Amino acid sequence: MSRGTERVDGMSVFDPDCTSREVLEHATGRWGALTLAALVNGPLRFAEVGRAVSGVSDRMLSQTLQRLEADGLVSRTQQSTIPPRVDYDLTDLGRPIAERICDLIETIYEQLPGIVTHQRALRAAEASPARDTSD
Amino acid sequence: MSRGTERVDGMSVFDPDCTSREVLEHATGRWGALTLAALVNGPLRFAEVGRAVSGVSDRMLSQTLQRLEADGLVSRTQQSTIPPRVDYDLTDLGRPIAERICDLIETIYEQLPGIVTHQRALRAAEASPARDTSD
DNA sequence: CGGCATCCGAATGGATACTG
DNA sequence: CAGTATCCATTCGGATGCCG
Repeated sequence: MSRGTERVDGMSVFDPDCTSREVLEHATGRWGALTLAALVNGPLRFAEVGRAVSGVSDRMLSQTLQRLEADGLVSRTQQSTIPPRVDYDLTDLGRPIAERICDLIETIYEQLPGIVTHQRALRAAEASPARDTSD
Repeated sequence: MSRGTERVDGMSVFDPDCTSREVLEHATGRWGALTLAALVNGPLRFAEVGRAVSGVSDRMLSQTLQRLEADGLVSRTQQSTIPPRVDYDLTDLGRPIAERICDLIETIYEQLPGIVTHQRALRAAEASPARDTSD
């Protein structure tokens, strides 16, 4: 049991009923991770987050932000002006988590060349299964 | 532009067409993150991964492992004995990524008390909206 | 501008049964 | 044991339209 995610506190992300698993799913969901990553450089308005996380619809962005807000990872500040202005920011709870997401993304960047090479090798192997690629 | 996920290499996880985004989604998908985390302590057999990641069905586990394998993050070693034995392990590509996932999980553990407190405060505020909780 | 409600197709994902 | 195939319910998620 050298390294991993075991905890002596009686909580485990592997437990389907543990809050940590829920939070993990919100933070790593399809849009959750990108949303948190988009906020590390400072607060953004709704539309700005949407532009940063390209591909997300208003609906999904709204849901994602609401969940992150409910978990206390993101704060929502609304100015009831016209037009309205809403700023989203990381909370003290959310910032360290968002930073770990950025670390993960950085690591993926670092491994990306190897991953792409692997994917290409796989496709080549599928195209001509007679000859293997281990040479 | 103090800190974040910008890259000068012309790749961005925020680009829907970038491979890094695809890999991020596989690694942080519903079962992807837990599967990678389950493998950090060493190789596991199919059923062992399933037991570690409690709640996952055979079908989803199989799909998840196949995607991670296709990305080159996980290796699959099959002994064609009877009964068959298949071991899944992190590759050199996958290990650093899995470790960042574990870091993320650790960070969530650390913030969990605050998150739970926040969630409870929210529910209390909803239950009695007349009185606010800012005192 | 910053949402929420509705509709609807697509994808996810569980249960079960079956194979080597 | 380690899957795959089929079926089916649930959810995801985009498009559109409306509201403050």
